[in-house]
Formats: sequence, C-alpha cells, structure tokens
Amino acid sequence: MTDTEVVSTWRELSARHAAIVSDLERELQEHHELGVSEFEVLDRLVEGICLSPNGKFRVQELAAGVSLSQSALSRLIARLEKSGFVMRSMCSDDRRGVFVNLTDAGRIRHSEALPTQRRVLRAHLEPESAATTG
Amino acid sequence: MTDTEVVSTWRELSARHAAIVSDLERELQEHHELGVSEFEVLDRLVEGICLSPNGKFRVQELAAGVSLSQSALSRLIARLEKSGFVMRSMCSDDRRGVFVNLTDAGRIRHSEALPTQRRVLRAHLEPESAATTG
DNA sequence: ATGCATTAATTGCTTGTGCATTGAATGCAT
DNA sequence: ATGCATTCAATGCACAAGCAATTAATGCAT
Repeated sequence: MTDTEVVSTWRELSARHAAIVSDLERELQEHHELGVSEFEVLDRLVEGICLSPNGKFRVQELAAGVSLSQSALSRLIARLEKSGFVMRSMCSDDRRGVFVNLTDAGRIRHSEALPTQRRVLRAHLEPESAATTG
Repeated sequence: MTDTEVVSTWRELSARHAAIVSDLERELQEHHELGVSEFEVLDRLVEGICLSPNGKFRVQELAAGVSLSQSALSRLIARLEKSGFVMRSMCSDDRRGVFVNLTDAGRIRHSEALPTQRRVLRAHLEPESAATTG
C-alpha cells in the first residue's frame, strides 16, 4: 500500500465522517433538539436496557460506547439530566460510581429521533442512495 | 441493507475516525506542536504548490479541502500566521479575497510532521498492521 | 485500624468550533 | 454613475471538548 493510497483512504474516511456528522447534527438539532453526542448516549442507554435489568449504567460504561473524554461525558450527562432525559443516582455497592438511567421523556425523545438518525445514515451509507441523496 | 447493518457500519466508521484523530492529535502535538487541522492546512498548501505557480491560495479554496467552517478556517489561518508558518496577503484582482501561502518555516515544519502523520495512518489503515500497532 | 496508591466522577480553565453578524469589495441592473 | 443584492473574510458570542486538578470512595499493605 503506497503512501498515496493510505492518505487518500484517510481523506475519504475523514470527509465521509464529517459529512455524516454534519448532516446528523443539523437534522437531529432541527427536528428533535438533540446533538449527535446526546443522541448517541440516549441510544446506548436504550440498547442497554436489553442487557441491564434496571437499565442503569455507570458513567464509565457509557464512555466506552461514545468516543468522549470522561469530563465531556460527565457534562453531557449533566445536560441530559437538566433536559429531563436521564436521571443520575448513587450506586450503593460502589459509592464513587454514578448510575445513569433513562426517564420516560428520554425514551420518548429517543424513539422520535431514531427514524431521523436512520434516515440520515441510510442516505449516506446505503450503496444505491449515493445518487438520490438530495 | 438492514437498519442494524447501517448502524453498525456507521459506528465502525465513527470509532475508526475517532481513534485515528486521537492518535494523530497526540503524535502531531507531541512531536511537532501541530494540531490535526493545522497539519491538514499545511498539507493542502504543500500539495497545491504543484498546481498553483506561486503557491498562493484563497481562503475559500482551502476550505474545500478541510472540513471546517469558514470562520474556523479563518482563525486557523490566523494561528498559523502567528506561528510563522503561513503568510496572508491581499489579492489584487479581488480585494475581498486573501491569499495564503507557506513560509519556509511552514514548509519545514510540514516536512518534519509528514512522516509522523504517515506512520500513524499506516498503523491504523494498513491491512496487516492491525496487530503490530503497538 | 492507618496510611497510601488507585479509581470514579466532577469542576476550573483554556481552547477550538459553529452560527450569526459585520465590513469591505464586487457585479449587475437601471 | 447609483443603488442593491451577493460574496469574501473577519469577528462577537455561545458552547462543547480536553487536560489537569479536585473530591470522594475503595482496596491493599502494614
């Protein structure tokens, strides 16, 4: 693999990512007042309900999913809590930890936003939709 | 293509991007005191020398390459100028426009940083290097 | 039990980014 | 030539992100 190939692969990846994030950001913000990262966290929490009986997650467990620093995630969760989409609670077995779980409002908002996200992703990632992405 | 496939493709793309940017940021910063975006702009300028005889570019021409807003690019160029890597000059034919061109220091810094960038990209994008990325 | 290193999460601070606005220059229509 | 919409780049402002320091709790060694 030549340098040129590596670089062009990287630029393609990078441009693709930027385009998708930009679209997602606009659409999610406009239709659901959610940022991309906010949606991501709600998404992980919804997914996790299947795994965790009570739907509660440690902050660090969420960090693994979204590519954010610890501090960014902490503030993001604070914003989500302020918006009423999640709740934070102490975990009894390790009192340093904090449990995060969805509220009804959070579940609802996520379910509303999900189709929007899927639509944008399809527009960019569906093989044949490259031409129809108007 | 199922929703699940689209979403997992997106997550893979996203995680890949985040990992590469993170590594690039660290390595470029540590070894060359350059941010990823800063390097990108220098890189475009160097490339462009082949195309433009005098190596001068309009700000908006650079904007096409890097995925940044116009204002972000404006400030980025200001930072690069302050660091002595580029110069801004009026363009005579359209006095709204601003020409940007590399200085010697900019060319040198870019040539020093280039191998670092290539190394990081290879580590992530070379097929066989997945295991050897220590 | 006490001290010390470690881990979880939050907070202070700085910086980079985007949106909207501004200021300047251009081009076009009248 | 004059007026007006448009374009280029810079700037005010608000906000999100990362790093480093902080606070609180845990675990381990003595």
